[in-house]
Amino acid sequence: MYRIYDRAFFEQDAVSLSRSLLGKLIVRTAGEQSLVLRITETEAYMGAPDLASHSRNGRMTRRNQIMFQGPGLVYMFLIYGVYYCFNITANEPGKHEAVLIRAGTPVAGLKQMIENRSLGPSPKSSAQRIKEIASGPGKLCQALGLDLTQYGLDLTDPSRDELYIADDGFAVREEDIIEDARIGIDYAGKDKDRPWRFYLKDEPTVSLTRDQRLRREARRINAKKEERSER
DNA sequence: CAAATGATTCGCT
DNA sequence: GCGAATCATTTGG
Repeated sequence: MYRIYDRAFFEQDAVSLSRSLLGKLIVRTAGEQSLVLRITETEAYMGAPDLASHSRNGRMTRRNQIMFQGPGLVYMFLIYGVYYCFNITANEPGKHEAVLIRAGTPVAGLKQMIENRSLGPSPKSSAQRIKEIASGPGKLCQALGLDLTQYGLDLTDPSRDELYIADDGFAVREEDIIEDARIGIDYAGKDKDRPWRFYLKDEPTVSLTRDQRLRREARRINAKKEERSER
């Protein structure tokens, strides 16, 4: 397993980087031990032209200013007043793109991650346990103990090792990458259905599979229909 | 300065 | 399935 120090790795556009990050490891060093997750789900936010991006129309605020500082940096933000999201800036500085890390599967430090998630003793199968750790962006940050403290961190900085990306040779085949719509961006108009979410096929830690998403969508439409027929 | 708003998760019905 | 939790950040007056 080797750490990725190469800035060029993060210099790709966010869609390419989202694909490249699948199967890579997030290494979180806190105190004595390292917590390690293999990335199973990502989302690309494509900067100015992308209405779903915090940097849509080139908008820069105090919250998102790190998106404008170049690739390989950590963009953390609080969502719904409750959870944190871990993003990595992508492409050249003028593009202000980023990749949201949505889910992962534990590789090392499981015990600490369970504690960080406040999951309590395991009543379920170990497969079930694995799914609870980081099957969603907020859960992932909780498991790794990430918050605004990591905002702006340079993942390629050799003098910092509290958070970085590593490669252990895990091979991801193109045909095992599923493309799907991004989650929770209904406000994004023309961009809300773009296939810029990527996840590993048959990976149980993925937050929402295509089938689950379509079923949910179908139910929503059905409910709306019933509501209409009542009037 | 007040009001609105999420790149979500969990627990209860 | 649905709604609440909960607050930093942004926006508008």
